[in-house]
Amino acid sequence: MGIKQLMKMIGDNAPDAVKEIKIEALFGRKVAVDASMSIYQFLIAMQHSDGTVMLTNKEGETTSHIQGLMNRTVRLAECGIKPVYVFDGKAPDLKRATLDDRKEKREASEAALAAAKEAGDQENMEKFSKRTVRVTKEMTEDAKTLIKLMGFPIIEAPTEAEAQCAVMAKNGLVHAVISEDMDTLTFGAPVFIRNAFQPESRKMPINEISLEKVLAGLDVTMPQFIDLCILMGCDYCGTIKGVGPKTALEKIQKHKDMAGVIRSIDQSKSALPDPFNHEEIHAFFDKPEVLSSEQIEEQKLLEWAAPDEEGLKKFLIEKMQFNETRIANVIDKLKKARGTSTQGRLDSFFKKLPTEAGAGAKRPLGKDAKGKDAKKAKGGASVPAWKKKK
DNA sequence: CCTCTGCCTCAAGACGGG
DNA sequence: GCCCGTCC
DNA sequence: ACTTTGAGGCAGAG
Repeated sequence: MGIKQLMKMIGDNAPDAVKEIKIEALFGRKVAVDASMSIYQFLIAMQHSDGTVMLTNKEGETTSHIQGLMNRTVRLAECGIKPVYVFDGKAPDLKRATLDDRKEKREASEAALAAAKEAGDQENMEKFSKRTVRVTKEMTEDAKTLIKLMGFPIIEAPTEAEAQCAVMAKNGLVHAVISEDMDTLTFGAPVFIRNAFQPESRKMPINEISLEKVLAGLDVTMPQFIDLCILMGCDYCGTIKGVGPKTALEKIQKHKDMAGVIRSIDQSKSALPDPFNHEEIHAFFDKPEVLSSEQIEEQKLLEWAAPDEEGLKKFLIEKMQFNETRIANVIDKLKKARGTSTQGRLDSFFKKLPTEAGAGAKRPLGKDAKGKDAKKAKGGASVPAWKKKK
């Protein structure tokens, strides 16, 4: 997932692009949170050892993801952060091979589960039921309902959530993107935050990565950075045999773009991946299908509201059987947090600070990088061959 | 020098009481 | 801080 | 996905 080795590449070549921050540093900031993986992670994390989900309502429906998302969102709110949760839309065709591969594995597990049931094999039934965890449509809808009732906006991306998050940050709608996927940078997020949910107690620091400093440290333009990421290994195609991070960076710097890199390759020694729709992939990283700032504004998709107290109670207590006093606490925390964070960042009052992408500022940061747009290469049929050993 | 592979280790949600 | 039970 | 999985670190061969 994301771009292989990119974090190491940045650490080696652009160390000053990575800043260790405390979560408080985001006080008063609007932040796009990539929600694409989180429901799945909550479901996986909150299971019993036999593979059954831990938290359910009286209908026996899973509620683990709601518990997890609620706690996480309260924490953000208490830190004075104004999150907008961004959900995945339909997967881009380019990801077909990756998804086919995952689907194949899941279906194998489902078949094994069915076979175990048939044979009455209790042990294998448990074993394989654990491997068939799925995020249902209803789980995602419930998650969105929860966020909205808590008073936070959600956005449904047309395709990849990281892409939508990145463009929103680039256009100044939010200050930063919280995600674990490194391709958030490839999609152009100027400020990218990793490990945001690691508790203070854990070793792992929260990283704030500046795209501008990444480009400066690597000495590449944005279009070159995109090609570099493709060469290092992304979700949309394979890599060139014998070309790792070092060689990729050198070749991009020396030969300027993917076409130049390919000309420099002796294909009898280093076979290109098949398929290798690098122009189409470049175009997708450069201009992914997203909701535009205008659409977001027109449809009023970015509004932070007070929690819907009655709605939350109805949803969490009646439908999910959450503890009533806990919910009262949650509502209390949300109201308190709203009281302080809506005032915005103190430094925006006391210092003049240009606030590069502060609340409300609608200023594109996409400075440099006026490379020639890759043309669309339409038509390559996706083949799953390269996604073998993930 | 660099890449690739295999082998190893480690953590995985969030919270709070003891 | 860590450990470990609880959340539904 | 904790009776597992996947990511990251490290060492050694090519």
